[in-house]
Amino acid sequence: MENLEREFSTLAGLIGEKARAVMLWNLLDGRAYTATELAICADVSAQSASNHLSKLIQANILQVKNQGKHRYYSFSNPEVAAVIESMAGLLSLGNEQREVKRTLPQPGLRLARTCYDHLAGKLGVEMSEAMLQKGFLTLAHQQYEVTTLGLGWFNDLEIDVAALHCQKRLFAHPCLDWSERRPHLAGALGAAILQTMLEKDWVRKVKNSRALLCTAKGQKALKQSLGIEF
Amino acid sequence: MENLEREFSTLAGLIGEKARAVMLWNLLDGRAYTATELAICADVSAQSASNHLSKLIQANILQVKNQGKHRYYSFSNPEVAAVIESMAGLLSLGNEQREVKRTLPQPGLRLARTCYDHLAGKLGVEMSEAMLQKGFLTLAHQQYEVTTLGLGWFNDLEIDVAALHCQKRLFAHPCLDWSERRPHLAGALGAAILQTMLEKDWVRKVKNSRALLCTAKGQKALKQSLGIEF
DNA sequence: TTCATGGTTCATTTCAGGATGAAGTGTTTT
DNA sequence: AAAACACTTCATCCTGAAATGAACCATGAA
Repeated sequence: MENLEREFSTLAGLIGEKARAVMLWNLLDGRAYTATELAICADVSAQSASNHLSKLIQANILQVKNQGKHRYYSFSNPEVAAVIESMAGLLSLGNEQREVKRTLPQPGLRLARTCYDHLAGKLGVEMSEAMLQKGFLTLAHQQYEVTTLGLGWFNDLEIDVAALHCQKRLFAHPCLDWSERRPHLAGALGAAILQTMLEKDWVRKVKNSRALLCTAKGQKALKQSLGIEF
Repeated sequence: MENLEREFSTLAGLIGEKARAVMLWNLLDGRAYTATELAICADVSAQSASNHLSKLIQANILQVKNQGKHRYYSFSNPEVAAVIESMAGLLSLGNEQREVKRTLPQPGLRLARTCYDHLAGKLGVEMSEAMLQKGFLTLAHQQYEVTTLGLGWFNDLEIDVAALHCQKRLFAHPCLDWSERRPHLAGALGAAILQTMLEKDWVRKVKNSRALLCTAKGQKALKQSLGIEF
């Protein structure tokens, strides 16, 4: 038992160091970053960053991919992102009292953002709920499933549901949103939806942020296909 | 945005210090501990512990209750416990390769344990799944609901579902189990079930551990009421 | 080949944050 | 009242982990 306890505390320590925490936070947008990029956003020297990153790699929190002279770092799996994201939930909790008074920082983030590789925030939650309500998805045993009706809808979006099912990662599971406190669609299907929406220019990534903005085209499309006013 | 980032990194740092991480880990059993008890299990002096604890209080991670000359520390809310528990999920991930070889530490913990105030481990997961399958519960929108059929079942156990609904805390939501990687029942209802099972002597707490053992009486009752072999 | 760039490694130094000791507060016991 | 206990506070010390500087290794471009 002390074994688990020790492993836990070292893991927590690994995540808990300032520079490393900032790096992990920035990686939440699902992109892979080079070592220097992460060094810059954590405000440490390249050597320092390299040191931190190697520790995170060793703990299997991150993975690296070599590409020419660049090394791209990213989460080793979506579970890590989910944990980091869930920790953020404690933040807003602590501020609950003040929450009424001051407007929350980064309203953009609350409205729509990427959570690792899928959509989160108000938009993500509302889309997920609309898809359930319209009968495109069902939720059972902590897993979303696509209905026959839904298959047609996804087909219209040129999303190949069958192919997504074959991936080794989880197909479609709920992910708890820290800003909305409600679940939204994650997993392979969630990632595919975000990708499609970016390709169709329904949403655009905001420079250096996880925030997304919904284009006029996107608003129209969402209104039409899911009945969402955004 | 840097605001959130900074808040996150300080929070992560708060959780990530060795002594504090061990304290939080130990608090996972849902009990409230005195400062000295926590000092002992984290293997630090009383002053040190006091210092750590006050930081955790300030961050709203823990709460204290004065009781005579003792001060009892516990999580300020179930969400904190859920986050700590979810971090443990990354541990087993890292060990996945080795997992096949060595037998896992603490098989007891995997079989049945407390997760803050409810049941987790194989027993917790199997009970939750059986209750869904028997039609006592349904899962929708990341929330369990008790069916009419289920109302009778809970009534037989002398669990007052209506009263639980009135509590301010979440009624019944899924909590991801790090050892089983499947969801189990948490929230007010989950807490009530564990309490009842302890009172009826279906399960007993193991000394100084989050592990639970299932009594012969409990095995018989579970077999009868939910069809679970344990 | 040479140079520039992106990245890592290692040996050394520095310092933030935890540990410690002494003193102080409040509570219970006798 | 006094003593014992549970705990906190403060001022100081100390250490382990991060930062730094100097090489070093690849890759790619000139």
